[in-house]
Amino acid sequence: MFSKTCEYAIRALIFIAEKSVNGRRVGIKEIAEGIESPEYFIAKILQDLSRRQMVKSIKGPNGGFFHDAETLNKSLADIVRATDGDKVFSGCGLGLRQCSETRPCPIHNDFKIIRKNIQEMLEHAKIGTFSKDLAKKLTFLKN
Amino acid sequence: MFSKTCEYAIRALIFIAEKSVNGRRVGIKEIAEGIESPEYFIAKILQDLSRRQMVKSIKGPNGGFFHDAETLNKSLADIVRATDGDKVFSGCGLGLRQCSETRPCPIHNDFKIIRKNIQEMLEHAKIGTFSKDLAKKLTFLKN
DNA sequence: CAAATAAAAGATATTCTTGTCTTTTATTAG
DNA sequence: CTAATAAAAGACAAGAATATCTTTTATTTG
Repeated sequence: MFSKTCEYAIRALIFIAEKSVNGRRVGIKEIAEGIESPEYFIAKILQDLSRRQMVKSIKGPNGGFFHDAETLNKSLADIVRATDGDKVFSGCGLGLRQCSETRPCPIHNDFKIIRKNIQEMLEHAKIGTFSKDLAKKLTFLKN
Repeated sequence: MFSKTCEYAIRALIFIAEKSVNGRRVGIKEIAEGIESPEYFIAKILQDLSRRQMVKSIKGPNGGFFHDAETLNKSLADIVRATDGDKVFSGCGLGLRQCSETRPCPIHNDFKIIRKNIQEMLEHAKIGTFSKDLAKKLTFLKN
């Protein structure tokens, strides 16, 4: 469904949301450990997400990644768009570039519904809303 | 959502279903042209699908690919499983190997529903059911 | 200011997917 | 039986995604 980059991105931003409370910043090592991802790889991903304003970062001692009110309110759909583009939301299930209402592939209508469900779910899910369950260990970000 | 291999596979098997009527066999070139796929690539894919009994094939003059009653009745879900395995139906949205009811990722429950919708849709869609709309040019397999 | 810290940036390596070409095998028609 | 046909099989190539390492820049603390 999503690329590895996107999976790590979502996990990392949710992790940061839980760990970065009252001004605390989270370092790459802690993030990589916390979501069980390759350290250098998630570093690259966060670099990019930071440029795209999906997360905040500060260099130097006591630096690291964190969220503010704005980034906390970003949705998983925003993360998916930032990493994988919008093909998940608008691409054809059979890979046709021109699939549309007027020139549909055989499963166009079924996929339209499914894609809509996926998008609604992801638009509705805000980064900041997962911290409680994580803290209570009702949900998990690594194996 | 699906790999290129899977997209081509679905398009090819649907194409063969439409073209291979009363005993006629469809050749690789015609298939590649008909679904706008790389010729050698779809050849490899069909080779594999043939081994897996998702389509029938015969070598030599007048040979080619075709369906019988059994393969016509295979579902798109069968094709997806044959090419991409079952990660589409059972994998974790965030890539966790161990995501489960007892150790769910943060979006486990939402994804369970979506995956179920996708699977039901694909299980219900049989290869043989798309020919009429294709013939009427109501649906398309290439750009 | 100097040293330490941590992310940013740039370069490189590895693996997997996708795509291509060549040789072999099975089948048919003459 | 021979030649032609078409898929099967095997080998190889290109590209994209994933992963790693090194150098640079910004920031903080002493």
